[in-house]
Amino acid sequence: MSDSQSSSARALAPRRHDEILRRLAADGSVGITELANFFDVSRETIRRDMKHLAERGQLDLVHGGATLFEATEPALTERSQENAAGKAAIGRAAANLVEDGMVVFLDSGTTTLAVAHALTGRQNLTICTTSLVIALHMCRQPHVRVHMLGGEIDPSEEAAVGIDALDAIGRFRIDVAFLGGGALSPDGEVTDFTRNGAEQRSRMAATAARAYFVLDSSKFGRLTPLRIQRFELAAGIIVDAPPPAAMVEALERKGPKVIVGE
Amino acid sequence: MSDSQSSSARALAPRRHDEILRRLAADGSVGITELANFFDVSRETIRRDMKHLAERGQLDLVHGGATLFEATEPALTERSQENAAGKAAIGRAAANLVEDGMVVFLDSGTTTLAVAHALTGRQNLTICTTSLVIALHMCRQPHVRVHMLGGEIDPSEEAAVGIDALDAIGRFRIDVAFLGGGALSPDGEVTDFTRNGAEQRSRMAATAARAYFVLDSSKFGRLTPLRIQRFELAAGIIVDAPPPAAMVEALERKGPKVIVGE
DNA sequence: AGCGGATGTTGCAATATGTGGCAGACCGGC
DNA sequence: GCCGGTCTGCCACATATTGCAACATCCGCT
Repeated sequence: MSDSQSSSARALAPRRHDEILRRLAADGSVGITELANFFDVSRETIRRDMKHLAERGQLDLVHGGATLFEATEPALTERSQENAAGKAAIGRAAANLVEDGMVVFLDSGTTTLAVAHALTGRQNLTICTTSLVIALHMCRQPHVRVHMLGGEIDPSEEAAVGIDALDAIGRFRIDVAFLGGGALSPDGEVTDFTRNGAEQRSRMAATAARAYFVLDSSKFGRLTPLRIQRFELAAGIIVDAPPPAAMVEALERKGPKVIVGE
Repeated sequence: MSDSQSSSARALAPRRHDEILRRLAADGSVGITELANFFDVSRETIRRDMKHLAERGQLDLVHGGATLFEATEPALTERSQENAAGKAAIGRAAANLVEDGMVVFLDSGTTTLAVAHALTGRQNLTICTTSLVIALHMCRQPHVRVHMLGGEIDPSEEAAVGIDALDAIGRFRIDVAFLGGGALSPDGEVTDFTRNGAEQRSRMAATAARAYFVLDSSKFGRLTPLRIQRFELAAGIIVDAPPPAAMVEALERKGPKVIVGE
């Protein structure tokens, strides 16, 4: 009945802790029964292990197991709940486009946060971001380097905007960028709420080797005031459900492909 | 020396030490009972072996055996609990030095985080910081502008370090800066753990109109490797308990005043 | 809303491990 | 041979960890 360890030797507590954290990083969550079976110990023991780790702030206890600790708080948390399943699907699709060793830019926003979560456990990435929450989350991952683009913080986005951030973007060589957006307009353009945001995304679309807009389906057909210049340089947009056919056609005629996650 | 006694020649201590370290390197952990059986010696003997190795810093003792050094350093959330009362006192004293409308720099660290908390509710501040957590907290306050200094994120500090951050410091006109530090040395100098940290703090001490080091009492008399150059340009140090008289004298002779919060 | 199964909690007992003292074995030096 | 030092094992006792069982909750399903 020995698992991977030698016969008659039990796993030491720190070994279990490591394994718990390792699985957490890999999968985002772990189950108690699953671990109890793996280590051949009782569920209480695993529960006690998790309690210790939770007290040290290394994970979040939930019914049946544990999940990664969420550093996020009110404002953003609420928004990130909306269409959480869709955003997770987008995140997975986006993560598939990322290979180990890449330099990845993550824009601010709840959808890009979902991408960050989907990248949990990946090795050797370099992450550039303007989002405080994303920087915080990713810097807690092992083997991930994080560059925070500085600048004035927009409280509603909890991310750096403004001239300093624009400036800093130019200094990086980005393999792949995931950008948010305010809306996908009926005529197949990605648009934004703010001047700064539009400018920032425009630059990223032009600078990165490949850029993708991540847009959940609630943004289809909405109207926001600012066009994102040169958005058509993006390699594609990643969505959680197919947009209306007319929109897809209008968009793909300009260049970007539509990728539907699931 | 090696007179072989019985047919079952026992392993000598150095031989055991080697095997312990070898297994550690291979598996990440070893159990005491397991080794006692393997060498056919008592568990006490193995324990004594491990104790020696632990004193030499070659392994970490844990219940039931030993592991490689714990990868999990105390999380920030845990560190911020240590001496929480003292840090809160420092925070209040620091907040008293801040007037509405000022431009305030907040360094990374748990003590400066306490300062940030003490500034909650203040109006019209402009906050500059390298710390992700402080930026996140302050940008949620109304009537506070936040500038995040960008750069590579040091995961253990969850704050920006490195050339970009150093660079950005120069662009701001700071009214008052609150800086962390690794220790207050016996001869009244503020010292630091890392080269980058020391450099960053040195620059801030020289740049800000007024700079204060915030140091809780656990840091008195400790020794860390790096002097913070020009730390004596700081206006003072803020502590939660009076340091030894000799330290105070040595420090104030160089310039900075000692402020004790309560 | 109710029900069954899975999960969480708590107190307790069994077992494993940690610690310190002590005695004997062994080694080297005189 | 005697002596001091070190290593080792054994013992007794303190502490930590673990599993179990009884009961409280929660979850998913009808």
